[in-house]
Amino acid sequence: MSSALKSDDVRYECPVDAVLRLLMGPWTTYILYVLRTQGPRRFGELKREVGGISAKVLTERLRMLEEARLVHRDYQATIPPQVTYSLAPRGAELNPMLDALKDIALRWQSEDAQTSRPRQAAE
Amino acid sequence: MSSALKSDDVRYECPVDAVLRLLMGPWTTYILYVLRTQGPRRFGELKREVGGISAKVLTERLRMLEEARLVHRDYQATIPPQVTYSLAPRGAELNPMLDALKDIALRWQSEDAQTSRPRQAAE
DNA sequence: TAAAGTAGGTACTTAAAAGTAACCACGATG
DNA sequence: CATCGTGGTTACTTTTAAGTACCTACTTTA
Repeated sequence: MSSALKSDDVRYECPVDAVLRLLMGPWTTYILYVLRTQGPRRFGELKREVGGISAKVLTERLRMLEEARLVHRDYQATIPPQVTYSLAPRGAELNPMLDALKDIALRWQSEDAQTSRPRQAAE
Repeated sequence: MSSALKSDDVRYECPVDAVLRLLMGPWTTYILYVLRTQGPRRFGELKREVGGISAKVLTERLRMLEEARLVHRDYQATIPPQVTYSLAPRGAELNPMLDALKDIALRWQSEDAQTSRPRQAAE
């Protein structure tokens, strides 16, 4: 955030902001989307399916989501190691909210396509 | 986002991400919250009630929200000028979603307070 | 006459986030 | 013997966002 943000900053008292902060990053919702729709995935699979994300950022996001208990990390110390990520119960709790958000987003998108882009159909 | 992001980037096809991008910033949800609970507010009032935000960032956020049609800007060219911001219909559409999100956030917060902070009650 | 309030805009600086590239151990494969 | 794939980590660089400070033009107030 900012240098002016202390730990007692008033904004940290807002739990809504705290949850939005988790979903914020460029790739976060895509990771959750893949786990939601494709089921549990290994690190490499996830990286390939999210497409374009670097290992560093994927690791960061997964650690963050794991700490927030939205995803579960299963580490098997085989050789080569096998690490599987899956949606934790808390991650599933977000489903209704994300579905509602998706409905709104789709509706707005189609509304905007009609009003702000008359170049396609007109003429 | 990143230098690798072109205009045809796959992520821009995700409408959920587009909406989350609106709510993301450090202050955005607070601005919407004030407008939601306190009703229409003038620029100066908003700045005072959001507490700590700079005029620059508040302007940025309001322009962004206005462009997304979440808030409505009413400009009266009096002297001094009187600019009033209010929640647009689209802003109100987010209410159920934000309420659901708030429920989840509050629940998680109280759950976390019990498990990860036994220093308060224990001993 | 000088300050304060109105609603911002502009320039500059700083801090955080993201990206890139190289590297690790280990075993199997070619 | 060198490379690939596993699941990352580390160091370095670049980009972006946010913050700070100062400015406008006009009126009212002290």
